[in-house]
Amino acid sequence: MSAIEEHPSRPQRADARRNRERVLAAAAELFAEEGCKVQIEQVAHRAGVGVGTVCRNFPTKVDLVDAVVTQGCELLLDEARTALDQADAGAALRRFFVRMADFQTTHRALAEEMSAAIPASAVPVKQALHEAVAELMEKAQGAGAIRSDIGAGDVTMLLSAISHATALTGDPELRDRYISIVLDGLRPHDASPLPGRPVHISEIQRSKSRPR
Amino acid sequence: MSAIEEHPSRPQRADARRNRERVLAAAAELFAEEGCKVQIEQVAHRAGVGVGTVCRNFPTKVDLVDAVVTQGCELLLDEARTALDQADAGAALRRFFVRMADFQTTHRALAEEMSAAIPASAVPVKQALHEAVAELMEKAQGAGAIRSDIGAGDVTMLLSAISHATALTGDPELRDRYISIVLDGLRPHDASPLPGRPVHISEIQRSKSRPR
DNA sequence: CAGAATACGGAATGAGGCTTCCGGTTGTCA
DNA sequence: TGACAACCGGAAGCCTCATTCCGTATTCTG
Repeated sequence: MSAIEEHPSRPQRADARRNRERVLAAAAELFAEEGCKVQIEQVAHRAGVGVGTVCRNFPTKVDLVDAVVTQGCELLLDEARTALDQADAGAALRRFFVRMADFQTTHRALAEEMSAAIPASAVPVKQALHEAVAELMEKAQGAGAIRSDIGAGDVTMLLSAISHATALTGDPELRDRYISIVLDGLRPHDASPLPGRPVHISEIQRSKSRPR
Repeated sequence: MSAIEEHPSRPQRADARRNRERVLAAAAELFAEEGCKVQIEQVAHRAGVGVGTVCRNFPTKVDLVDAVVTQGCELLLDEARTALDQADAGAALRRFFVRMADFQTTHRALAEEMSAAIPASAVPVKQALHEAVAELMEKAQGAGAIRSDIGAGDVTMLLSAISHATALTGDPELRDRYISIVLDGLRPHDASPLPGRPVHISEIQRSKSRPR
């Protein structure tokens, strides 16, 4: 999927594939629990393998993080597509918000810290996810559930913001609470004029100085 | 203020005090520019001193971060008290929001990463700041600018959320944009019932597992 | 079942950074 | 102005981790 050779004349040993999965799972768990600062050795230990095995499958720590994030994005993409099929666009959007906030909450630390290092454009799943969100938004705007001076990028950022804040407390009820508040702010009714202009999703970009 | 001995039989040499200030200023700048991961050596260089001097004044990197944050909180506290004196509670609150978001944006990286390490209760300035915000909120609610099922803690978290999101892009216009959206969501008009209950400011607490 | 290729574990390696230490310098007080 | 304490710079020490390496164990093929 992301690291290691893909052209084995002989297919790949069964234990190797199994171990790779274990490492990925262990990493996902630990990243969620402790942030991406966990040491390779801890990942290896939880996966029940040696550090060598981790590093052979994911030559670099960034590769490991990347793999975990990608996996998560694929799940989210599914959810987004499901939401697109539902009749009540407003309700579907809200449901998806909750899922996405959950995802971002658990993957905060790593998505954050690493997003600078990973060329976003190089991850096609993210691209697809972005498009799905944009479509979802348009549907909700068409249904009058969301005011029109908002872009999908705005929503993504606000969601990311909420996830961040609630990640600090670990209380999932707060997440719902703040999603409600923001959704109230996004409703067409009684809106105040917004400074700036709608942010398209492709405009979201980190600007942090050299991450080195 | 935070580190090093406070009981000199002889008061403290003038150059020492000057250097301490320089280090603090340099650290504040660099943390804002690059996050708290900047190396001690860079701080020392910008301050025009040697690393030894930095470490003598702030025995540990955490001490340095702590000092910078504390300094910032003092400034904010002033702003909050100014806001309390103004007639239009709603407008005052909004203005203060912007200031606070600014502060949190520039101090994000460090406040974040370190807040776990610093016993929040050990910082009396933060306490005072919290109280001021709570008072500001009550005034705004009394004036009908903010819906009543909101606590000062909610506001603090939402602000922190916005700051976080906009910190990633570096675009200050976005900050205003999202503050507007959230304020719309906080208005009494046309509000949907919120899940959960108002969060009091003293309830805000990180839960992250052992930061070690 | 034997032989070859592949994968494994975990000790060794090395880089990056915080902290300490010490010979030399500078401010302060009498 | 002289003497002494406080301070300074920055090299050296040390600790934390990611990454590499290699002898051994496991899986696959014929």
